Amino acid sequence: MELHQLRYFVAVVDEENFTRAAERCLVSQPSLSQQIIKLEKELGQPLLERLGRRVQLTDAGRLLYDKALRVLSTVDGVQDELAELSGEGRGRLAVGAMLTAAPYLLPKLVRRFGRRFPHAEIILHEDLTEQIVDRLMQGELDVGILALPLEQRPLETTELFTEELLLAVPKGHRLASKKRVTMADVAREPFVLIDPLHCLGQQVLAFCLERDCRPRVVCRSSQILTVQQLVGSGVGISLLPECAARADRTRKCAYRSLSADRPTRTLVLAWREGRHQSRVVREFIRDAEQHAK
Amino acid sequence: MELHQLRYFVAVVDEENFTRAAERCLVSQPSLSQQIIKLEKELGQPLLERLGRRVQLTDAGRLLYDKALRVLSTVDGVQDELAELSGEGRGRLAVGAMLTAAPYLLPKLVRRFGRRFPHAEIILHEDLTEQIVDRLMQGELDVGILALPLEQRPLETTELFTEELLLAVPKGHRLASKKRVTMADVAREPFVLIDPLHCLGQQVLAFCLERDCRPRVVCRSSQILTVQQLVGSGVGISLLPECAARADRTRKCAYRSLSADRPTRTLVLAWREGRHQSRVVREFIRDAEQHAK
DNA sequence: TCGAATCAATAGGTATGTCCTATGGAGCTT
DNA sequence: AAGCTCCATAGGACATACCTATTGATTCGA
Repeated sequence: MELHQLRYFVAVVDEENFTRAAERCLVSQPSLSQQIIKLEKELGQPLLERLGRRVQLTDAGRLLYDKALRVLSTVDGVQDELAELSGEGRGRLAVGAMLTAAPYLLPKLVRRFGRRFPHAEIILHEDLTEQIVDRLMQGELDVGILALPLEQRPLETTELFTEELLLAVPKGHRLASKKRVTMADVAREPFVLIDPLHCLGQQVLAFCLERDCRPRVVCRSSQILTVQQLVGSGVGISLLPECAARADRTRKCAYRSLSADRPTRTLVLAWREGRHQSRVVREFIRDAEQHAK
Repeated sequence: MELHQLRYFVAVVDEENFTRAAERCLVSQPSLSQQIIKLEKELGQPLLERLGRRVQLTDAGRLLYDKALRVLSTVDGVQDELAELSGEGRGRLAVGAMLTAAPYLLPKLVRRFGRRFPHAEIILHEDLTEQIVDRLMQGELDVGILALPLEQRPLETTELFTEELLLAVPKGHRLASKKRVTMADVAREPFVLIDPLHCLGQQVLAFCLERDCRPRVVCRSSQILTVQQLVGSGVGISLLPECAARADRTRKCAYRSLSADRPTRTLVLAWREGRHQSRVVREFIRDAEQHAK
């Protein structure tokens, strides 16, 4: 019997539903199912009756539920008290992330963090780079997830990782299998551009122009997901970051590296210079440095 | 924060000593140290002052200790109640093992089992095969760890694994590096025999005689460890099971397979035919089947 | 009554984390 | 000063909790 199993169990009872319970616990539904099953096996009897649409406690389940509540509240209580005692409070963390990075980094980081500090309050803010920077300066946000280069502001940064920008083409497109693909090839194709409101859009444009390649922009979109759909349906090709390629579930796009002189973007954590950081913030930064990629 | 961490912590406080606490928890001292350190890190402050010879609680530690006791007793309590409810009692398990297998299998199995069922009572009995069988028949033991073949008695068995009997020679001995080693080679060397009181000794003798090889027995011993020491100091060579070879810490023996027709022994779990098995016994058997090797 | 939708369980693979052994280094004891 | 005792660190093995993808069962709506 483990504490996380008790948490899962209580969540299922409260939500009367495995799927919602899993969301509440920040794990996948199968993971939660597995742990409940394991708990039942260990205790030698079912805790829940699965009645199709809803879920009901068995006698054993009722017994466990009461104790589990008590155990969890004791554990949570002592964590709060200890946090109090060390003078750190329970912890609040406000993270900002630019829109073209947020969906690919935040889920994992927040999940990890939520598990380590179940009582910390996490506030997420997705926005354009400049707004994030503004809020960092105003102290509304503790840290931001941004891309280099950053405008000149008193920010401290730590690098997360550098990723390549890959050429996204429709599956089966001739560029998908061509041996060498250069910016000259790119210039000949219709191009779907991330809106240069986003720093990613600016970076892509800058990269092209530096190489005297003026892409034939047939369409611009402000969301990566939309770009992927457009590329997938043959509207044009585009340049997208690796993390977006990994997360692509459309199955209609192929991704490949350019043959030389590959474009990249570097993601960093940034915070206002000299800002005091509570323990949870420091821990979040440390954790992100190690596990962002 | 995890339950096992709380158990370790409480054990350290009770024993005032990491090493003893580790023994009580059936884990190694470094494992326990690690978990305590991890717990302190997560809570953001030390729980114990290490004062060389003894260990003292910090304020935070005192706070946690009280709560931990409460949490653990609640958890243990509910496990007992649930066991009660399913009508299985808390569980008692009496395991017998023949002397030439016990030290190599029991520690791991008992450790695993002790973790899964911290409240089950485990009784160990090491003895010669026949005594184990007698006690199984009399119902004093729930299961026995024995080797095939078994005398004709109403026993049910399940196979654990088959292991080779390896030739044990002093390090640097010419047989250690000879390409092919046969029973003819063995017959030429002085031989240290496990006392045929043990079924292992009988098996070794039988194996030799079946191949018309009469070993020159210079010495017989009733303990594998002693045999290893004797072989290591050059008294003679011997045939020993793989598990004993793996556990050999003398560093003075070399082990190798015979070139053909290799001798083996097969270890099994055995219990009296038709004997009712409580849940802990069934679980022990299942666990042993999977993790004995 | 059939098709769609919802939901839990299963399968397969990855990675995190706990455990082990071996070793180091600090503080007592003799 | 040498030897003990004891906790921490290092490195590698194994177990297990996690994920995605998929199946199978049930319920709901048409």
